[in-house]
Amino acid sequence: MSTSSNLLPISSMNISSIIQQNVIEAVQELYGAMVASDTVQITSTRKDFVGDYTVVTFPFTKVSGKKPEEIGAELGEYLVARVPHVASYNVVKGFLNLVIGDGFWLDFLQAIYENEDYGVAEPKGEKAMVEFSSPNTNKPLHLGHIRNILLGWSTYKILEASGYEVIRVQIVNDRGIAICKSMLAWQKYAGGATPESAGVKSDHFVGKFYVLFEQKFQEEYKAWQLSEGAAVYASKHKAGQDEAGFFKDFKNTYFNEYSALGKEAKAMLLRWEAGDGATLELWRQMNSWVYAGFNDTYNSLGVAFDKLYFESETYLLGKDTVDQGLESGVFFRKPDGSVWIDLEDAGLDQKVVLRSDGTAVYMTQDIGTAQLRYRDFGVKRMIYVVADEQNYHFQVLFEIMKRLGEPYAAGLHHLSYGMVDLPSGKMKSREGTVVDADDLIEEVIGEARKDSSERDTLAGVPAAEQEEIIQKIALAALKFHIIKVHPKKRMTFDPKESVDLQGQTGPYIQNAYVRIRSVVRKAEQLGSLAAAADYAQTEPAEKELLTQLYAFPDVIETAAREYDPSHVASFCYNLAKSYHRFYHDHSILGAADEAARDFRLMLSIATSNVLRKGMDLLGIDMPDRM
RNA sequence: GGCUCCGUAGCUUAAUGGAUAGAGCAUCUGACUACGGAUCAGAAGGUUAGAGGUUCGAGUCCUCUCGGAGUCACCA
Repeated sequence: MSTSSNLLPISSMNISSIIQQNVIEAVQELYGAMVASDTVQITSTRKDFVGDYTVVTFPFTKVSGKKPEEIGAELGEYLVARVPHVASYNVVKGFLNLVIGDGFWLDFLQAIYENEDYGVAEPKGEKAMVEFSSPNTNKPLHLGHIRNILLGWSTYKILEASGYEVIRVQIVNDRGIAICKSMLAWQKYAGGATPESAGVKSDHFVGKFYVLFEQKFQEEYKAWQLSEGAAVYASKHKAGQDEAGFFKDFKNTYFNEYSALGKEAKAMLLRWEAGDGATLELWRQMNSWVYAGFNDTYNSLGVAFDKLYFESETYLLGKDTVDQGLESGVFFRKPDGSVWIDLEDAGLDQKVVLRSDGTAVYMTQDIGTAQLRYRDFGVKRMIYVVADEQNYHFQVLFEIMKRLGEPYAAGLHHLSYGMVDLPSGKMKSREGTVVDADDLIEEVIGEARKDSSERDTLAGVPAAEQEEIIQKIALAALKFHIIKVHPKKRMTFDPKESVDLQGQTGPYIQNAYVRIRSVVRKAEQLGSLAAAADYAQTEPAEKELLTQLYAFPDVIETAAREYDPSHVASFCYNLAKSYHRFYHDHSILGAADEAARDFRLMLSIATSNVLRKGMDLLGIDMPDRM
């Protein structure tokens, strides 16, 4: 537990901003020039050089008329004389390396080592919303959803840690032709079967009927191609187009205009829209199966939502806004009655927002949903976690919101992420290469269980607790493997690598934490850590840990600003790596004297807290043993 | 074709415009009488797709070329 009384106000003593401020003053005093704060670059010193922080002096050559080395020496003198924490300096070319005194680091460590919330910023008093997962209700979740969910969840955690009040939402696509296909297939072919009677997880059960519909439809389409279809091909194909190519392109038209199954599915959608009782009942039944299945998957991933929006309730929203926008001239009407917006001066195209028959499109609904969310929660910041295939859609949406003058328009952000490929190539549902979320989770747990049984580290632990630990390890492996990659990058997901437990992995980081827990358990009978205050000679490995711990709040800030959890992932890995090296090279409980032992215990505890907090931001739990 | 994004070691990847491009996997070689070896140390592996440009300084910014992906629906 943290005791707030002995905490220093970490944010107000940020050393690099103190240095920055003093450099600005120094440049003014020494060279009589004002420099903007962003021209003063403070970085942490690279490993091969002596020092903790480095000031780049190249930018001051013009205002001073001096060589970078000279400037470095003059600034160094100034800083050592004026800033209490700066103990010494050295200059290498245009780089001024500053050494921060041990006293500063000891105070810092003293202030944070018991604070389990170190790194978390003060509340900003602002609300943000993160939309993620957002599945369709006709199929179970797959690997792509997992990337989405992990990004959404960690973005929520990171924004929360940076001071926002965050509302987690998903928009559930529970209506439309797709769910009608599943419903129809169930009605025709299931013979009254239920997930219970079939012994199948309920969302997979519904998915099976969606696939079955597609199969039956394909059979019907094939048969048609051999009969009436031939004449249609003869009259409608373009020059140079062969039959296979023609029928591939013609599939949608066939579904809409020729198919008996298509006709039935569309009739069902009409009955749904008309509010037909039996249809609605079937629809509710199918969807409730799917939700039960999704909830199981969300639970095993450890995620939850504050609010669900259903398209069945939002798909008519936005039409009023279009009417108002027509009057104010944001939109215009074409002769056929459809309503458009012209975004060509913003480098985009013209875009339809209302069909000629007056019905809404996807865009209309998204306009209305954003407004609804603002009314519901007053959020000025909305983050949409959606794959990059929808980049254009969100560019258009945000531009429209801006032109409508919505007060939160500047706070809309599309967290766009790349698709997940397999080593064998793209995931394709038609070819059965989609990696199912539940299968994948089960597989990584199986691998972790196998691996764990080969070690005897959990010998004395009760079976139920063992299982819990194994799940933590497995999920850490899977989650870290996905979240460490920059969101924007299209990623190749190798299932073999995702269950790795060594190297740059979640379990590697967990292991650093577990080692610390083990040492602390052994040290608990040793009493207080008061002697640490006498420790004067920090080792390089210790210094490295301290500077990394010191950077934690900045890492959270950067990850929040850039909507990029992978920063936190790299940070955790680097911290764990430094700790493993420190642990290997220096004895903690067997240190030369009491001061060194207490200091190292303190350092270890601080590291374990930051590792746990950092991994928590990624949605990864830490076990106490493994 | 227009627009957008991506291209870093065999593979997976990192790097607010700053120093000798940093890791992991795989390969090879070492380290347990040890606070947990899911660890550590070392070797080898790079013309950052290519060519120009801006800059004191470019993987990063600009232009062009090549390669890959996405999108350009009165679908969602």
